[in-house]
Amino acid sequence: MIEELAKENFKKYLKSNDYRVTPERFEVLEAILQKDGHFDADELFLKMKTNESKVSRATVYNTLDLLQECGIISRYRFGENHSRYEKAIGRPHHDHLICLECGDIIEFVNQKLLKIQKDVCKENNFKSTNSTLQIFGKCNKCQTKN
Amino acid sequence: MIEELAKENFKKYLKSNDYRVTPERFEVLEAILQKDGHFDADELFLKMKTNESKVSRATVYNTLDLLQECGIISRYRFGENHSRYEKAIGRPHHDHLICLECGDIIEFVNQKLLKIQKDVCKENNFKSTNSTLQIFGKCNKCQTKN
DNA sequence: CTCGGTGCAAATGCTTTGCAATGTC
DNA sequence: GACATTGCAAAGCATTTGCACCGAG
Repeated sequence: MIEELAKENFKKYLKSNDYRVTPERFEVLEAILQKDGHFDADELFLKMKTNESKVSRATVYNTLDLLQECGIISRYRFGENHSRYEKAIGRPHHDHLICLECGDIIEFVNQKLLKIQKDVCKENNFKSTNSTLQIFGKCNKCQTKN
Repeated sequence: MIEELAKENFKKYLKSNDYRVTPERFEVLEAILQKDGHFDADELFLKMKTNESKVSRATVYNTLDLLQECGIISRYRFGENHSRYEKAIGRPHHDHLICLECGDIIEFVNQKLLKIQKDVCKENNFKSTNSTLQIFGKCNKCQTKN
């Protein structure tokens, strides 16, 4: 089960880096696991608050950093003034088409792309940890709307 | 000459969209044309201020938006809390390797990448206006530093 | 019992906005 | 002249920080 795996991984990550295993951190992770698709920090905080959680905004931000560092979530910047996050565990790498008109985000996977990225890194002697390709434009729906 | 081309393009863009052609907007463009590499809004504003310009921060931001809309500059979000810009006119499309350790940004061009992006857009019936691929990791220098 | 983590509120940093004055069309 | 654009300062928003208290190791 992915949820258990995520919690297990997070615990291991915390311990091996001498971070403390606190209930607040796992409350945040749990809330994320229940979410689908993209979300931002404040959205997550408000959702938790609605669910009676006492976890503060500061802790949500702190935990999002940790979860991103250990690869349980991905952080994106889609040309906005805030970060967006998404579960990364149990999902293959994918990239995004972003509609500038309606804000829709379409995900796609392309193996050739990953191969080329690997080549580019090798050519430049660069050790990649993660990557994001964002294509901005107009989605199918918005093109036919006029 | 690229500078003249940029100014000409900007003027055309403003007129065809019923924006006014103001000296402030061209002061900003001129300051950008003198810059090399990446820069951010405040850096540009301060540079202009040093050069006795009276142009305000608000106008700098406003103008950066317009210049990006008409393709004279590119805007990037390299996982930071602010935008970075770069001249786009007279330069081929390129992408970035970003070192998370020293902050260095390495540019690269790869034609195959662009071809695949085009294919992806076609498959999804998506009309692309621009794109950015960012690969995060550790640069050559930082790998050997230890 | 130590010191990292937490909540809270205040601070920060980038960007946008409100408004009166200015200058383009 | 009309009204978009400007400068300025204040506001806005996402995120971080300072500090006293709490609780994991």
